Amino acid sequence: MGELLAATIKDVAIRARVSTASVSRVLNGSGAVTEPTRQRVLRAAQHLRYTPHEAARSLITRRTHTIGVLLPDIHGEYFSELIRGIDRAARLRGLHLLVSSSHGDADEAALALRSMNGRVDGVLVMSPYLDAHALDDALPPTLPAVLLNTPGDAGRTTAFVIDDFGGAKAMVEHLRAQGFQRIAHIAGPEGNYESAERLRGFQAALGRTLAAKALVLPGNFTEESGYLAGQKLAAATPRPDAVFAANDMMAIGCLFALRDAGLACPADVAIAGFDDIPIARYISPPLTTVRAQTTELGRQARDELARTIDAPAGMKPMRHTLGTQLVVRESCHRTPN
Amino acid sequence: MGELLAATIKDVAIRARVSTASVSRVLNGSGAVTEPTRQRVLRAAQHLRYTPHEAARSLITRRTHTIGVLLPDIHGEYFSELIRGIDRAARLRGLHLLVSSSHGDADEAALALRSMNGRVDGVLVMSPYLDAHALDDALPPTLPAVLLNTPGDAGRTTAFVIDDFGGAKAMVEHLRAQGFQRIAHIAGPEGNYESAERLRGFQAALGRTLAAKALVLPGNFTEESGYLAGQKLAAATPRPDAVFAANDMMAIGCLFALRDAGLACPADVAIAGFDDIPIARYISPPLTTVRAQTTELGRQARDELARTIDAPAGMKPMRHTLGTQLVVRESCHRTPN
DNA sequence: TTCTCGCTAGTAAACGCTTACATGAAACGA
DNA sequence: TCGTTTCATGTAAGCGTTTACTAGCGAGAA
Repeated sequence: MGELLAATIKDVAIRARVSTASVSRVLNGSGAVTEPTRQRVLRAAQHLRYTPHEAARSLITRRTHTIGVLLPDIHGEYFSELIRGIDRAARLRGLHLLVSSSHGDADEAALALRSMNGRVDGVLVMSPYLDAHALDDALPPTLPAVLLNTPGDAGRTTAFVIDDFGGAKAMVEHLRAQGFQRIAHIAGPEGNYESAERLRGFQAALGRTLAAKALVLPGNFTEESGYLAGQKLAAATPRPDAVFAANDMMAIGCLFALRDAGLACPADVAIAGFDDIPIARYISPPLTTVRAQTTELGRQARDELARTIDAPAGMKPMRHTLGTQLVVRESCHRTPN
Repeated sequence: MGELLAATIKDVAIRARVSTASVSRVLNGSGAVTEPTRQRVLRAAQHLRYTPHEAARSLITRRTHTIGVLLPDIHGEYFSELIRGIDRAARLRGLHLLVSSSHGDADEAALALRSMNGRVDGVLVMSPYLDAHALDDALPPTLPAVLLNTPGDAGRTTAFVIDDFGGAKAMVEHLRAQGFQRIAHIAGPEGNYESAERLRGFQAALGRTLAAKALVLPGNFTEESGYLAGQKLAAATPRPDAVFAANDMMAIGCLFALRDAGLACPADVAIAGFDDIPIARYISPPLTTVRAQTTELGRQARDELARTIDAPAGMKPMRHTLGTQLVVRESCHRTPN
């Protein structure tokens, strides 16, 4: 015992009285070996509890069987959904995931990206704060990449984005069709691509004149910011009859603020969110929201990345947009009055 | 352009007219270099958009700055909570996470573990289906590891576990103290360590005679299984006046089943869960549950792993148990009748 | 018997990097 | 002037694999 270092292929070779080449051949099933040799190698490997050193192996095979995933702050369920989508597809092909999250600024993201070089076959980058060109600069030149929900047109790389604009627009149009007159918006953080698109959708649905006088409150995607906004809305005059929050957590925060202010939802104020996180179904009243097919987004992006990795150079960068779906629940039911 | 291969340290050396050693010294800030050399190297590296190949580097430095995380197939939020705890601590030290999830059986887990060898500095293993000894067999001998919520005593490796038994017992004792008489249990999946411990806690709180006649329904930690159990409970005679589910999702499923059967919670039947997932707070009525400090568990395990990695050999394996906390919300309020 | 063919197994180079050690030039003291 | 020290730089080994190439050997054909 007391082995300080892990066994290497060399140790196995010595113990089995063969060359390292033969050990490699046996273990990888490549090349021909006679049965007795095979047995000796297998026994030796087992006895030494030999496990190949993957870094060394990938150095020469140029395959890591790993994909990197660069995420903004892993907050809430949204990301576990996404990761799950990616992971499920990945494990089907025996791939690993190297995850790096919470990148506040471009430099951090670039650093993380560089440190993935040589450890992954490709990367999936979700960066609602960086545009495609900034990313192109940060990306190691030969590393295959696919972008998720990234602003701007595709630079060097293919991107998959959720149709935030369309989803928001559809939601607000639905609210108007229901007869709501004064619709307010709780926006997401500044400089965030998704926030901006959702706000744009909100405004587009209202039309120029209405949008100009519509109430838009600041927020940052957290429940707290939604609560704050809700307090302001409760006090506003004239009070809005509906609120469209840029994400579900803010919608929920707003809901609580209104309730605490003695207002009923949807009777006094209707509320709608965006994302369709699991909680949306369970809260009372169940939340009307826009379903972004997050899992599907992860899956498609991963598949595309796999293709990019396999195809040496071909593939022109494309920008794919995934549609959204209106999920109408009680929080927006029109009550007869 | 048209560079098919990424630039290597050699390319940089040639372009800067120095040796690879000097390039390495400049880029790592190790060893002394004269300013002109430094500048030449930096310029060359930038021009070639050189990014070091991390696999090659870690092959010789024997550090990957990455920890592996092996997870079972986790549903819902529990997963993201845990990852968040690990990730937050990891990022602080500039570490990456190599994640591998969804392992149904021991062989799959062992395979995943082996393929992490040489790519991580240590692993965090969460495997409620495997005991510590089975894991010892699967683990590459020299790979530092820390176990999470694993059954059995510590083998070669340190383990962190949630006090499932204590938490369940405390919850059921609380229910009895509230005056509930007929308490039923919805159990987790067979062969799962946490399920078993929670059931054991339930029985311990009831005492031998009561436990013998208590209603225990099967479940598998999903909302659906909770719903099914809830339907059975609604039809049972005599109907229980309280239900303790082995996790929150089943508690929620049960809640819906009871509601659909026309029963009110907590007036007709009180309900309690385990885990304190975010939804528990938001559901109506808010769910009484046991808070397992999942994030804290992840954090502590990661810190311990860091220590194990740094300390070459010392450290005797220990088993740490993290306490739980009763979270009493409306779903268990005793109603005057 | 000898030549050739077909296999198995070994040798050694290569992957991209770090680093111990060697080298040689400049600087300094005597 | 010549040793001696100092310091920047280069040389080359080595990390643990895979794999092209080579060598050797036994069998079958002539």
